[in-house]
Amino acid sequence: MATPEIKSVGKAFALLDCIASGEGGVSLPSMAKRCDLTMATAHRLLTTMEALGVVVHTGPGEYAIGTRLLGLCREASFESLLASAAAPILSRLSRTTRTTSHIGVLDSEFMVTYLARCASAHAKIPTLPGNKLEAYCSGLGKVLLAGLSMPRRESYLAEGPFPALTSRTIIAQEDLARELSAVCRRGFAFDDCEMFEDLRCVAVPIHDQSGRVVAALSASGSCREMPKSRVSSLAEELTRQAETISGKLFPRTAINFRTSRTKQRSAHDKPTHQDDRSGSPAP
Amino acid sequence: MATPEIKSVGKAFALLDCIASGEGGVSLPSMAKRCDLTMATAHRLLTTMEALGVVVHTGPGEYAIGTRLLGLCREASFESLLASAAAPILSRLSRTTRTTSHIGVLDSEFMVTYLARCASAHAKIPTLPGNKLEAYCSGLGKVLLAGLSMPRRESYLAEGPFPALTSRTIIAQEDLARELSAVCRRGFAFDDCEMFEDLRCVAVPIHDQSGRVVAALSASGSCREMPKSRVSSLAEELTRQAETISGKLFPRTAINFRTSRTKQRSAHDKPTHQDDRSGSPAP
DNA sequence: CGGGGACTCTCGTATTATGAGACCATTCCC
DNA sequence: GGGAATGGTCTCATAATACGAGAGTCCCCG
Repeated sequence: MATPEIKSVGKAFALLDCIASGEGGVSLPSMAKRCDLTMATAHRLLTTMEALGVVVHTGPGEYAIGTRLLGLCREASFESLLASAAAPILSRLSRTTRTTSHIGVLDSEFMVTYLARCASAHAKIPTLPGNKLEAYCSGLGKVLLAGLSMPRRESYLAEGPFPALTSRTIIAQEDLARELSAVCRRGFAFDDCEMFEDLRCVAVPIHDQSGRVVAALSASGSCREMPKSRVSSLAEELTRQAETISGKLFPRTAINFRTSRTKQRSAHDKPTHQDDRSGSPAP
Repeated sequence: MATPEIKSVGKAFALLDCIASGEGGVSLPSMAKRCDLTMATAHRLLTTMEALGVVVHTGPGEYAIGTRLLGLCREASFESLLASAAAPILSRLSRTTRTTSHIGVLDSEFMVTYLARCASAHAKIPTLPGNKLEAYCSGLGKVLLAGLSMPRRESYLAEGPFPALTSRTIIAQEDLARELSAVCRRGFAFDDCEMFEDLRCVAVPIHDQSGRVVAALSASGSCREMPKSRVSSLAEELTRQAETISGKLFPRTAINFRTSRTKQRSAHDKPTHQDDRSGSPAP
């Protein structure tokens, strides 16, 4: 059983979340309330983190993220994290499914950036980490476009044009719009030789904790390796793996603070069994 | 006496530093050793942080900064931190010295970016947070240029030109070079109406924990308000305040882990770096 | 000048986090 | 294939940490 331990650390990050989000002011009492901590505890935690340089007390009712924390994130990026977290999964996926697998994200110009790949024996796609390709004609790209907010998706569609790279490339704006809606509904995309001849690809989204599409995972292969009959089972497997990745990057943990020592404060709690631990005998 | 408490948090950040710096590999045993922690403790801390999304275990011997931490830093920046941390100090400084005080940093193009200011009654300098001005002719700028590494300083000097803004502006490359060296030696800069007529300015560097100049603090006023006889005492006061700011942003804390329960393991380790700065006698 | 908000501190002790050591899974290398 | 090396996981009694309550300080605002 996954046992989240070291509660103080959890509390510390709860406070940091408060500071970073800054909602509702960041005074000690307000943060204590928001994190369900005692003022004493919140204060202890904050002064500790201040001494560590993690937090700066910039004035009454004002705390800010400190240089120590900034330094931790300076070299880190979501992209590189995703690449390294996904690497073992991509590798397993490629081995078991005998496909070439990719992870990619959309950049600010609607280009697909490939972050990691794991090729099966005879890979033909020349993707390298950092490479960028057009979004409209690949599995990854279609999944990522389908995950955009409606206004952004429309702005992409309006921009065009969508030159044909093969005879199957979707080039008409309205066809592409329809395709993206279908991808949304299905939960995965299928690229049937739209970018390269004889290259098919199934792709699924990777969501963050709020459900937004932050990346995509794909498996590709030649038409022979990937008959259409295989698509739906592959999509299922990919979805499973995408969820694994998502679970790694965005764990959904609800650590509970609250010790028995605490006075019951929320009155709506029914105090049925006032003392369930029936007076433990003092040693 | 500032009492750093909640040791687990300190240990957690020690581990995070290891991960972020990545030196010497980031396997559990190596980090435990580097942070002087038991494997059990390091493991507990790491799994806790993994459950929180602060850290991701990307593979054997590989840990990475997680999305939770990335999210904390997304909106934060050194500049805004500096601005808010310095605000109360600028305000006090302006009040007690009856000057206009500024904080600024150098951007990638060697321009001074003003981050915060606090004006005395009748301010004349039209600086606003975010404004940029040339570096060669202001107190802040000269301090910041003097704090550059020698190659970068020379590349700035080589670039030129340095148009005269007043009759006193230093416009010759070799004069400026000499001036910057002098600023380095003295530890502060004096701008004697080099940017605006009748505007003098004293500026001092703000250092990070490693001694690098990361920002500068200045006080300015008219020639009448700031006779040359005042310069050195003002520089002293500014230096004191700069150290206050630096201490707030880059606390030098040496929290000691190690409980008495621990077996003495490495006797040669003596990491108790005593505060070298004139220690105030403890009460 | 009094009230309130934000913060600080102390103290006894309940609760937490600890270290040692055993154990498991992979990988590497003869 | 065996066996060491590396990296990680788990349990348990208990030392020591971090806890909550409440009282106190400081400062601003009316």
